[in-house]
Amino acid sequence: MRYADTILEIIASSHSHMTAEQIFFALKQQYPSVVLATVYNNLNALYAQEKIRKISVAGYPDRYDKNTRHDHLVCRRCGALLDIHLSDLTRELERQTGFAIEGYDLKIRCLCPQCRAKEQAANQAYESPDL
Amino acid sequence: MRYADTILEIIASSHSHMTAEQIFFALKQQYPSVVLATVYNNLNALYAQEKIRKISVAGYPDRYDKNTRHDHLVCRRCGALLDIHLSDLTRELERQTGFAIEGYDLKIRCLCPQCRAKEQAANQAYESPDL
DNA sequence: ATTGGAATTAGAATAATTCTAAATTTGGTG
DNA sequence: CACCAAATTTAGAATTATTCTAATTCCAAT
Repeated sequence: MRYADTILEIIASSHSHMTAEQIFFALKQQYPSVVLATVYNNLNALYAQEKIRKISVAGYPDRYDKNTRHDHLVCRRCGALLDIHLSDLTRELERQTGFAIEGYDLKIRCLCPQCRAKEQAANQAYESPDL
Repeated sequence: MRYADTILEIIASSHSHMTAEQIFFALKQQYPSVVLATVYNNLNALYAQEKIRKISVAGYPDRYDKNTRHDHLVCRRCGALLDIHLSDLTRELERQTGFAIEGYDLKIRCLCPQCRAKEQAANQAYESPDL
């Protein structure tokens, strides 16, 4: 996996949550001949090694993130992901479920600040339309 | 949405977590002329009305579930979903994040009993292979 | 240099889902 | 009841994301 380290760096240094395609374009800056399938190969391998996380939200392509313990806010409206750091639930979940837990994935549905502003504007318009 | 109620019943009475295609085949029993796109239309509408939940796990098609408060165990190996009922985290998440939370989605990664048995068998075989 | 295995490439294939336009159904109104 | 408008369904094409396959290239060890 010649590109694995570069891909890891791209993901680690990104403040957004990149799709395979975005990672592909970033990698292309350095290696113009690289191909999308290679990115998928590498991402799948890195994911299998638990070096990265994969975030699936219905309606959006999978996004990739560093594998540090944190959780995500997902904007209901635009799909944006925001990292948040909550207390670790593993112990409590093991206690409540009785299962050996390998990890968990907590996505909190809310509105990101931008979309909240837009929805409020839309509601205002509805309540007092400019006719 | 002529089929919405029937689809709701199919989902409500299912003990598995059905894909759009499985729901489509179940609906076809009663309405043989129905078409997959209609199922998607209805599922999307029901989801928008928050009458059902949609569960996305990377590598598997979306699955649908009743919209009662519960969480899921996801088998790392076969993708099976199991319902579990944990204490509600909403208040605590709002406290920790300061966001107005509309809901959350907690998926716990583990091995389902069947896959745990298979992995143990595989490990046994590896440690003491029958040569 | 030669070989073998792994990774990459190119591009076809697949799977899931959405889109579009036409046809049908439904509900309300004269 | 007959008609119209709006909403829904249908059929099938289109799109998107991802995986697969086979050929090629790369690299390390002989």
